[in-house]
Amino acid sequence: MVLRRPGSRPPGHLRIAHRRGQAGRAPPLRPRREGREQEEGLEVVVRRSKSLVPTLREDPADAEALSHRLMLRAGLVRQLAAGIYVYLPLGQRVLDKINAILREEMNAIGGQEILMPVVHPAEIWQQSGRWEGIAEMFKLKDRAGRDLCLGMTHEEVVAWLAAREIRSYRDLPQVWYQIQTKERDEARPRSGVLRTREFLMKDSYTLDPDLAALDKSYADHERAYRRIFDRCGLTYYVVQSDVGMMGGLGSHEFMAPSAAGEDEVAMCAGCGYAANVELARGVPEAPAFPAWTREEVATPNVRTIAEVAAFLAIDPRLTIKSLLYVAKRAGPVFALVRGDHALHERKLARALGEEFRPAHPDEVRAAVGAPVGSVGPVGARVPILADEALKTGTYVVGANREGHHLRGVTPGRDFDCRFIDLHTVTSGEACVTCGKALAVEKVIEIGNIFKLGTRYSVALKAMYLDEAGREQPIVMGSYGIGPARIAAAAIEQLADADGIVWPWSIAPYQVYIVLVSAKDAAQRRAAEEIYAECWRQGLEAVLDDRDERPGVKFKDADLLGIPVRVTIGTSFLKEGIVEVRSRRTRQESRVVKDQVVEAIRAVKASEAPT
RNA sequence: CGGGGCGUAGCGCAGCCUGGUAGCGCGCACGGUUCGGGACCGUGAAGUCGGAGGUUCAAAUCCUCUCGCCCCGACCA
Repeated sequence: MVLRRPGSRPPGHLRIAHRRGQAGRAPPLRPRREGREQEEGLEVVVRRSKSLVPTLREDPADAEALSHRLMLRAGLVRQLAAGIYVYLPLGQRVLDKINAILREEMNAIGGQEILMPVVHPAEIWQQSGRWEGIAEMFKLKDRAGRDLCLGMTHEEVVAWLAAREIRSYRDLPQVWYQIQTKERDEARPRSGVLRTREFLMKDSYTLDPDLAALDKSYADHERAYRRIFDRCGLTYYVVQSDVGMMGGLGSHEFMAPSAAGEDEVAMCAGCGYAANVELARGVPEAPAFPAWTREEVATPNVRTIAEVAAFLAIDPRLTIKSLLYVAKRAGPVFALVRGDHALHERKLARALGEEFRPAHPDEVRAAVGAPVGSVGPVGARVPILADEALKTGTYVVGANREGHHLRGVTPGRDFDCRFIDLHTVTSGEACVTCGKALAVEKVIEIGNIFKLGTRYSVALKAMYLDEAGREQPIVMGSYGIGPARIAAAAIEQLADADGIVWPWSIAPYQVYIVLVSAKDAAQRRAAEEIYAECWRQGLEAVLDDRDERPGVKFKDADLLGIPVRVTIGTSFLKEGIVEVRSRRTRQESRVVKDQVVEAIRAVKASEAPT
């Protein structure tokens, strides 16, 4: 991987990138030759007339999400296949900016950058128990028939490395990180770079002697992540998240609110409670319960909750949805939620502690003797899990007899069940902690932090000797950030009707110089001077020197979202004035040429500090 | 994996129902007029109509299979 650190280089000092670690044949470092060759290199990179910045006038047909459309239109990326993208020069620069921030903040908490392979031997995944059962893993064989896979994450490699290199408590703690490509054969890539099969990830791993030390490493990461996302100009929440079927001791996700998000979080404005909906609990408002006595009612041709409620002329909240699932080991089990609620399958999975699937219609009939539309918990001879919201009240449930329902059923009295949280929280439910109304929002997961514990260290024998000379498993944590998701989330959150609005910190360049008439010698000279001066002053500038009409350049400048636009046109010819304009606020100042850098700095100062 | 949609020039699309010489806009090349918010006129280049098989005198169009892409859902250690 070529590590290019974006930074400010004056003209003539751009673009020397060295490949690391070329097996003893690294070219000798020598002073760079000044002059023509590098001037040309500079021109290729930052002049629109020579650059690969293929902007599109129209929205691409295949792009739905705002960030996807804009990343294509602004010439940041191109799609090679489903969920597989090429990053063009501008997109690559944005990633470089984000990665530079990631490195700074990871280094600040003691992180040591390493680079682990994309191709892994099967053995380490077999040892951790993850070789089988992950549908998203790309697997392959080498020419000798050995099993390999493409790394979807690197816990195994870290544990393998730790097993070899960490021996004593004196070697701990360690924080290792990399910025590396991950490969996951996603069931459904979508929304541009938000969910892809190949993507860059900053993943870090902490090695600690015990849980108390892990807590500190975890807190360090949370602090670093907050700084990273703050610097990238994002709005985000830190929420509790599900540790998943893999176990683990706790985890949080960093979530950027956006309509393009795939996840949902529940937030409480009152006490700050915030959790992924796969975990979030809420107290729904209870309906007024009629004084029913228990009786069977005929409900011919009535199957769904909506039909039941309509047929009996009652509030759907007075019904119970009875869902039969088949657990791998435990077999059939009923899950009950209130009629207006949705069951959250992750919650059920946690309660069951194993995999499950919805029962087939014939299995439903076999278990309770009635078709799907008429099933209910009363008299059913299968274990019953009921949502907590059903602890009180009397309801209408299926009678386990075709075309009939039971009215006046009280969970706990009329059937035995275990009450647990099963329903998907919705906006307006009361916070379990403080009682205020919860808000549910769509979010993009931009980072997560995860207390792993000793699962991988035990499996791969990553042990150390403690002060007493006893062998102990290393306690691990793992922490991820998706740079492309940061870029997409920034676009989603900040773009306006005219295009992208980059935060200063991750913009591919900071200054977009519009040379209104490329044929006018005086304008051109002035634009060139301003451009060179920007680079001398540490401002990364693009010069739009194309022979295009001004409108085309202005439209492109807006679309690309570079924070400051400098226009050299007729005002310069007439009055020696150039215009310096903020992309975000659209405020423009008219200054003489020598004050341009100062005016640009004023725009920067008005942006969010990074 | 279930459901829906779409593959025709670089991009966006029409043509398909009702088979008969492949079109429009943008972009691109050349010439001219323009030149502060995606100009105009003229000329021109560019398409295995996703692929394979079939029906037919004749297939972009009808049939079968197949590949790819998008959207919704499921899944996401």
